[in-house]
Amino acid sequence: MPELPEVETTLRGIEPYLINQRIAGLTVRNRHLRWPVDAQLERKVQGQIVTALRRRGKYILISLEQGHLIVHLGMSGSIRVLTPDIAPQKHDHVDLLTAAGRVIRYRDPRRFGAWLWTQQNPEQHVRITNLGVEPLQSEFNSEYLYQQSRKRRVKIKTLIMDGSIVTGVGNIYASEALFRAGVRPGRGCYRVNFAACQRLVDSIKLVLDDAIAKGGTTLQDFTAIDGKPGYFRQMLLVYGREKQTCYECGARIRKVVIGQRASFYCPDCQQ
DNA sequence: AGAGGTACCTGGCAGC
DNA sequence: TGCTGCCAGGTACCTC
Repeated sequence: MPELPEVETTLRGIEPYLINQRIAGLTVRNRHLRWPVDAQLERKVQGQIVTALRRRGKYILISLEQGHLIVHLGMSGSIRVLTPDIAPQKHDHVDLLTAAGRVIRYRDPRRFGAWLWTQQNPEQHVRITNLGVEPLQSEFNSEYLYQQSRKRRVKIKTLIMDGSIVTGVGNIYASEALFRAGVRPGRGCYRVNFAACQRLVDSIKLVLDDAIAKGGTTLQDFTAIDGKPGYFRQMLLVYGREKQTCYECGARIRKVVIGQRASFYCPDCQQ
């Protein structure tokens, strides 16, 4: 479900309910997420004030007076803001209760997500240190992508989805950005020239910005913190459109598998 | 060191 | 209707 725009949408949604708020309590109903949830987490966050929230890649960093929560939504995670009278459902694994009487409720059916805890600077945490550059920052630019692409022998779609190169470009937006840049996903990254790297960088930023502005993409079960879906889905030009006609040229959209992930492209618009 | 495959887990859907 | 198999937005970790 969540790629960078969905994570950003979630972060912006929960921030007003958490920033400068005191944590009245934490409830963990299922500790078996991607990594076991710290057995002492409830005690560690209890009574603390949230001092900052930010995003790094697809991780949400929630800073408290002492220590930091590192939250990841995995493939199927979502967070909503509710009131305590609403009963948790089957896959609602974690609740953060604020002193103001809000429940920040984490749902994750597949449990690929994470709730990690660190006392150190979260930027130094092993899950964060190895992340590549932020795609929406100026450090991600055509020179950077071009240089990285010269060092590797993978397909270009695999390169832009490699979180140690650039973090946050997931499967949907990778296909979408490659279409807008006119680059085939299966092209060897070392064969993508500088001009195409430039277009690709621009397309990635454009697509992510646009998706954030529309509240993310909802395919099956992504909801914003109010439970409403995102509206980027109608903006998808190739993802999930196998055998349908290209909006640009009318050719049939093709599906190929790259790195075990479905990839969509227009054989005429993309070389 | 880099590339590619596997694993984690549940639910939805197509096909029979 | 019910079963089976496949697929899904991510990414860490294994082997070669």
